[in-house]
Amino acid sequence: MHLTEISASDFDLEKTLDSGQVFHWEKMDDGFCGTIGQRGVYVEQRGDELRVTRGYGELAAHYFALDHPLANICRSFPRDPAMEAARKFCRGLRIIRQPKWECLATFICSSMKQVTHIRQISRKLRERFGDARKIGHHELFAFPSGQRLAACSEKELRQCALGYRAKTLLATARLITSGPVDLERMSALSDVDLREMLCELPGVGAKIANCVMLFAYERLHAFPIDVWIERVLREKYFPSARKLNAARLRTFTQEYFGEHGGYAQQYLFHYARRGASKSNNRSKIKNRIRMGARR
DNA sequence: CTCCAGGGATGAT
DNA sequence: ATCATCCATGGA
Repeated sequence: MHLTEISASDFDLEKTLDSGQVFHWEKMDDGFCGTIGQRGVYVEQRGDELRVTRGYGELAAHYFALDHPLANICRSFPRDPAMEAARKFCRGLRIIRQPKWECLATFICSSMKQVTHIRQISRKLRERFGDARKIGHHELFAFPSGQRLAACSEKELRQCALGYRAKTLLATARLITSGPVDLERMSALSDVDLREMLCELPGVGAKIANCVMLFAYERLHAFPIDVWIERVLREKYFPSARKLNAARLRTFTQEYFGEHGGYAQQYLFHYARRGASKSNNRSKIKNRIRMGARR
């Protein structure tokens, strides 16, 4: 396979692909294969260099946001123990520039799902409705267009293990392909208007809207709050708060984590999932419950 | 504000 | 082989 080398300092490919932003990259040889838009791409990291499928250097550099000023972004994080630990652990993790429809559709599928399951849904949608691409002898599939999914029946989508998400994914696919909503044009909207419009789409609430803003619209201030992040916030930032509703958390995160709050969120998220020791929250919580139950 | 359906993989027993 | 657990949205 012929590869192009591009310079990629301050970048960690594996962490970036494993941090819950994208769900379709697979390990292959010494790197990963996946799609960037409609292109099938192989990429591997060698220190400060990336080797990517010949001809796709610029495509990859843009996708992996190698131009984000990561040192400056990390400097803008607040100085507190949790953030420092996450920053150290996630060195080189970048927020990818994803295609808008692919990102929106994938995150609609993600609701109430764990990462491994989201990966399977993404794979099934691609295999059944996406266009095939070859990397060497390995076949993979691009994410299907909105038009393609809009033409599906709800039943067909359900067969991709989508459950009740089939209905909202289908409804949103039809909205974005039949006129009323133009994902590309929405780039021009302010954060507030963009979030509001995304939340109008079936299957999109505050959390998924923020994910799409962060991963597909480059709104680096957007701060998605899922259960992992909420756990971190409660434990590290509000250890003894009694009433802590969504509005209070939202206000806090928007102000405290600064102009690149989305990056801070991604670092805290990845550190919580991958960095904390293996005997982490789950067993601790279970022990606590067990101890409590004895009294 | 609270409660709860929803689907399928995964981990515990 | 069962049983509990993980999870965001939307509607009651």
